Amino acid sequence: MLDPRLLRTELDFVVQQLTRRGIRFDREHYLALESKRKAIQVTTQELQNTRNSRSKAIGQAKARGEDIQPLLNEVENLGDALKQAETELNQIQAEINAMLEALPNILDETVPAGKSEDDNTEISRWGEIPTFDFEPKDHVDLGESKGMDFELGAKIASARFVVLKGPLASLQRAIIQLMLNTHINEHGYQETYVPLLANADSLYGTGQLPKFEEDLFKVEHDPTFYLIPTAEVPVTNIVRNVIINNEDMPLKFVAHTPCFRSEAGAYGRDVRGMIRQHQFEKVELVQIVRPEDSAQAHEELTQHAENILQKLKLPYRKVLLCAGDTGFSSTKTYDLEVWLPGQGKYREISSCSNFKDFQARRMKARWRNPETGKPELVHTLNGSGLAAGRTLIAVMENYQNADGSITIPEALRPYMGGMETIG
RNA sequence: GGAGAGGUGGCUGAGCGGUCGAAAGCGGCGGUCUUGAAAACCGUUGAGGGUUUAUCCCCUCCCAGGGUUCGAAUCCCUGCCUCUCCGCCA
Repeated sequence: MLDPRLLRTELDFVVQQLTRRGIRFDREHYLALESKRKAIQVTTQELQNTRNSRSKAIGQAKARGEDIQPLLNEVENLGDALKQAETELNQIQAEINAMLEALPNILDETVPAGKSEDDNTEISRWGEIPTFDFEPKDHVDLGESKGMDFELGAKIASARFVVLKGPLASLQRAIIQLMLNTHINEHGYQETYVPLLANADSLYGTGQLPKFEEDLFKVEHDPTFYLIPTAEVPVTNIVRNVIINNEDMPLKFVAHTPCFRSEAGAYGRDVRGMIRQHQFEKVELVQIVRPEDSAQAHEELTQHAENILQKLKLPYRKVLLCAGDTGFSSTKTYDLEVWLPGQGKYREISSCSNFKDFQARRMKARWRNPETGKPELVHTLNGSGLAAGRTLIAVMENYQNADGSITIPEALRPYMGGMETIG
């Protein structure tokens, strides 16, 4: 959520910034609502003031043993007038709020212009794209004989589910272990275990609700739960409604969870293989930092994700998302794209974003600034470190051999009981 | 699932329906004293919002949402959460 005060004081700036995302803001409508709100709020507060002082007077008169009937007559109609004013105020505020919470975050000034992923800026490349003296297979063909079974996934659940059996299941677990241990032991993150079902408040806090409900799996239950689309939701909400002590900052959390996405609107996209599933494993990095530290933290967090790819010796590139491709809540996002020989292109395997105070405002996540002594909004960041399902694919395709076997990357062998190949 | 108790400021914990945003203690901050520190003493110390250059002033908030009332932390209803006991269970 944007700062309502920013809209009131710097409306031109906000309108212009939203244009970068291709959003036309109805400023006339907004201004009309705002002035209405102001007027109603003032009357409401005046009525409340009258009620408070009159009631106090009644109390005092009663204590002195005086007749309070004249005073009661005075406030006879106050209650109705106040109730009406409060109702109006609530309505107008709800209306303004609905307008505000539908607005995406303001982009960082370094974000390039552009409409789609074709306009993203490549920042760097790492690793050698492998060359094969045979026609490389994709992970579906490679996995067929090794326990990767999409038919079974479809039978048990539906399309976009998979069953892994044997060494491939182990390999995915090894990948997750490598990631967790690296982030915990080398990058200073605290391991967290979190609920996989979250309530509406939590999804509102991180920005999935109310606008993107159709992307989520909703659970029929009272109260309503949603299957988490990413560990970002439960982990970031750790600090919802919290004022963090200065000396506890920054907070760095890592969590491995399954993630669930409805993929509504993705019909026909990536229907083959494990690229786009309703359920996938991911290791997520979350940082809660002081505002002045977030730009630096964003670079570091992205590097932490890159370190995993480097340990696995997987070729990748780092991309700065353009204005049109940057997510709703984010000010700036780096994607890491791993090379997939089966597709002959780079595919997203991590997305690292700086949300600045956008989520913090929704969540009321604050820290006590020692300079002002006041609670102020924190900055939140997160990034995949990495998507484990896609990492499994990348390992399979990049480490494949002519006979269809897969060499296990050295970094993973300690987690595979020393196994060197999957045949 | 059944029975009971309870949710108040950073923490502990008071609070007859009426000067209660809330006693007291602890903690924090400032000061006096001290070579310095401790102790003692004095003062101060919640969050959000409106108006304002700022001060002032005003409004809201005692788990959440409704209700009763001129007036609710206090009474009523609903929900959520915590604790104790019984049952069940991994």
